Amino acid sequence: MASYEFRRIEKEWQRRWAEEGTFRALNKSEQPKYYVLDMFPYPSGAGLHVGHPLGYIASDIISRYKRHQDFNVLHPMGWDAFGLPAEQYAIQTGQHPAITTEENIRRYREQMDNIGFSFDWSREVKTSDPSYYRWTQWIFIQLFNSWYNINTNKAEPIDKLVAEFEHAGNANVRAACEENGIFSAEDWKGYTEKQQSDILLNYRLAFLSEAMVNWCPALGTVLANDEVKDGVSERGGYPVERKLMTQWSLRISAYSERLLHGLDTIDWSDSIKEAQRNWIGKSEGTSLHFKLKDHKGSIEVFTTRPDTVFGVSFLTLAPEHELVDQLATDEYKEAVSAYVTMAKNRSERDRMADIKNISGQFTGAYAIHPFTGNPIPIWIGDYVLAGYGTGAVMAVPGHDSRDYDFARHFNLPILEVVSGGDLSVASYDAKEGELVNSDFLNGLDVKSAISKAISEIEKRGLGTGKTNYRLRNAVFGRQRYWGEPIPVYYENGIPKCMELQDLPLVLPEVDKYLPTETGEPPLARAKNWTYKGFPLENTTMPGWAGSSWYYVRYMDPGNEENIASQEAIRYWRDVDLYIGGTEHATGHLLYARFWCKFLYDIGKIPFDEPFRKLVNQGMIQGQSCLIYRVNNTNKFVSSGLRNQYETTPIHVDVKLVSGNEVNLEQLKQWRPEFDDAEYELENGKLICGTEIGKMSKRWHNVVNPDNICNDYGADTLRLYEMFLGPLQDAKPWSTQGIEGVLRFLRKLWRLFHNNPDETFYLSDEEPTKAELKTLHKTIKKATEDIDNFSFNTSVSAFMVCVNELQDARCNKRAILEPLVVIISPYAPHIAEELWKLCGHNQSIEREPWPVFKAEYLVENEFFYPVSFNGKVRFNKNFALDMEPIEIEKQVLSDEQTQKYLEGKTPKKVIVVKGRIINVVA
RNA sequence: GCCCAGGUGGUGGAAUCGGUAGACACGCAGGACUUAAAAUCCUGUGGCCGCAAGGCUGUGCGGGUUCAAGUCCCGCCCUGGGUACCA
Repeated sequence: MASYEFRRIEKEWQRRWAEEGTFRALNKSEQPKYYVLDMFPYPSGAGLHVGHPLGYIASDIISRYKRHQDFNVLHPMGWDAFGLPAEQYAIQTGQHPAITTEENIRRYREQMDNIGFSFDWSREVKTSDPSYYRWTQWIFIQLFNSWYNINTNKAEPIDKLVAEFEHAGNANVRAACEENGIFSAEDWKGYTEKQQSDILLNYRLAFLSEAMVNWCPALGTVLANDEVKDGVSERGGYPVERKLMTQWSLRISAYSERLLHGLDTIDWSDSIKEAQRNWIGKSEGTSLHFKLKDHKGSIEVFTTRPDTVFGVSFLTLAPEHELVDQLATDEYKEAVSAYVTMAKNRSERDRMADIKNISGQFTGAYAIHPFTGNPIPIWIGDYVLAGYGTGAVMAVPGHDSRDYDFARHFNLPILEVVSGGDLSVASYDAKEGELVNSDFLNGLDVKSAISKAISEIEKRGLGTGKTNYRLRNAVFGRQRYWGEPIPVYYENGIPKCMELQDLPLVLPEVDKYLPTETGEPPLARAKNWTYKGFPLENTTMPGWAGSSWYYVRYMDPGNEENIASQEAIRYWRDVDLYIGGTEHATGHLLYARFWCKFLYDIGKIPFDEPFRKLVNQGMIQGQSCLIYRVNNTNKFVSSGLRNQYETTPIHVDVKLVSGNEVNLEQLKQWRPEFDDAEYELENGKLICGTEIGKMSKRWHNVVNPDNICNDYGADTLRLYEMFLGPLQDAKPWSTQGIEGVLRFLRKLWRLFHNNPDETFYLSDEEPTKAELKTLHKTIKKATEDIDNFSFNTSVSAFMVCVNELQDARCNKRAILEPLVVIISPYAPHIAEELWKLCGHNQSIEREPWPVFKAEYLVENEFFYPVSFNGKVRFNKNFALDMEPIEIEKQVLSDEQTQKYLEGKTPKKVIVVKGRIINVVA
């Protein structure tokens, strides 16, 4: 048996691993734990493409490496199984989304098994399984039954709050909540049950409220902010509108500060942390009240630049601001109401597209400047957002570019209060310069002016220092079928949670997966959708509910009493390494952190950050193939000829292309429109153009890993994906180069089969110094590289090693056995097979990682490059322990030195031990 | 606009602390073995000049620091990703 039969070997070992449960992790162990997690996939109908395994291969290498280092490794996989595509498919075909999802999962599993991952499949979870979502519903009920106490800075039971209300009203309560009036204990006791329920909803962490939401008519549902990109839905790209609706939401804003601070304690990339910081959007400033002229009351604004208060030349209110109606004078009433109507009817996308067009309307009313007493005109403008701060701004056109544009457009005064800019050209927004035209602030720099202004504002009772966050509460209800039912029923209109022992609330059967005639969500179609005789909630949870806590469930997936047992949670704790894409930066990764902190608050888990280290793998892009159709004809021309015509590029399936030549016969069979078309070729070939982009069905550029496994083997696929480049970088898929990796594995195989008849043979001879050096420098490099996630360079280190051993004709056990161990995390199948051939009965999986010994790398000589003014001219051997002064002497007396000195006298000689010699002349 | 990455041969990419730029691999060219193919092996391969020895040049562009710069500093340009009237 000579050749490297990867198909046989890989199938055989995949079967053995499954049979022997090689990768099963125990919840009790004397070994230290290591938890390696992949972002679990949504099993889509398209199956895995070669981009998906990239992160899984990296996490698998780490898992296997840690097992070699005697860690008890938890490396699970599961399915984010609720989601829109399966439901859209159900709407079209009537097939239950559970069936579609099941089929897709089976396909994904098969594809993953082909690659030889070391997942512990006994811990598989599926978010759409009632035994799983029972606990998602359980967490929702805990959120409903909790409020956020700012005094203790954590979530607490709502019962405690009710007790406080009964005892002393809400005067002493500091909570993350909606605006509430002050009420006494007597007031509280006098409220009806409905009134009490409404007030408590303002405090609960899962709450029902009427709010502006992102409504997507095409999907028939609301969306969270992170599910809307550029004014259209992230899934499907459908337009999104603003709409006032009663909705379930989660009070993530209560955790803004902790979510922000937690970032400093975790090992994530700067770009993801930065994205989360921006999304949370903390800004510190002050509130300031402007009294109204000829009116009672005042307008409160929020500003981060109280130093510029003397530069205020008008106020701007959001069109939705509550005072807009009252303020408009008779003269302006009509114009104001027309403007407000116009602003409200604009969709999110129109508004964004229209960003450069400045619009606004004067109300006719004036406020009074709190320091100068001057009248300040009050305007409405849609550049002011109702949802942020107070929905009103003090406009300082001199030092805020948006106010500047608005002032320019409506010809309002622009005052300079910070020197340093040229206000005839642009506003001067920088926070440096000296205050001018500003009464008691004159002469101060911006920083001191800010503190002076705040203390003055507070002293005069005009406002207080204040912190705002951009982070909005997360809309939690979806008007869709394929999601977790929200375990809430309505007793006489009052929302109540189901009893915990009655969970799970299982998704009911419906006749169609569409809204009802009256516009109710699909669940309203279910028969007897009631609890204790009362109607149940009709919306379901969003896609991110199940994924916000799945890492906990893996620790103890079968538990029926709890989200996971305390023993399991205390042993496994947080995730040591989390690998996944950057697309979840402000969605999943923020929600999971939020739920983690909440579970921590209620004492369910002993850590408050879920993912200690996060590594983002780059996207593997697809290479699309384009052919060119001459406009208004059925004629296609080869890429090189396309400039002679007006053409339109058409995407064709990458399977029809080899190199850059399109297989015409296959093309004609692929789609009927190509069969009877005319072709103009180059040298008898139809050459296609290429384009790099996302791998997707739509562009016909999807490459299935199954084909690669079949043609080259799983080990080759694994090594090749790692060899492509740094894990974090985006890179287009191309099979150019995959041959080199297969060649490398064959060479490795041949080292063990070096008998004349090419059978297995290893020698027990003592290795030479050179062989030991080769081995140990590879151990060193491979270990350092794995620790740095530099997988591409360790693959090349293996190649160098095998090349050197081949040149040395090395077939010694003492060298080759440790080599197999360090290669095994990357290419586990061939490693297991060689290990077995070496005479071992146990899987290589638990074999200790070889220990690097520096003594084998010690050299006593170094072949120094000798440079003159930085240019290397020749090399010369010197002992490493030779004194620099002696090296200098020998270099200067070398005959070649005279040649390169070109008659100049050397000024000095720099000798860097073991590196370089530089002669300065 | 703002924030974050990044820019190195024909291609993917290497290069600890500033110390021989281009490791490893692909591709290409030439050769060996073979009836042939596959497989395998050997040699060469940044550019320019040269038969060669050798020389010059070279890490997006322009400056600077240094004995020495892909690496550090200043100013630009370009590409990818995120985000956007957040006061």
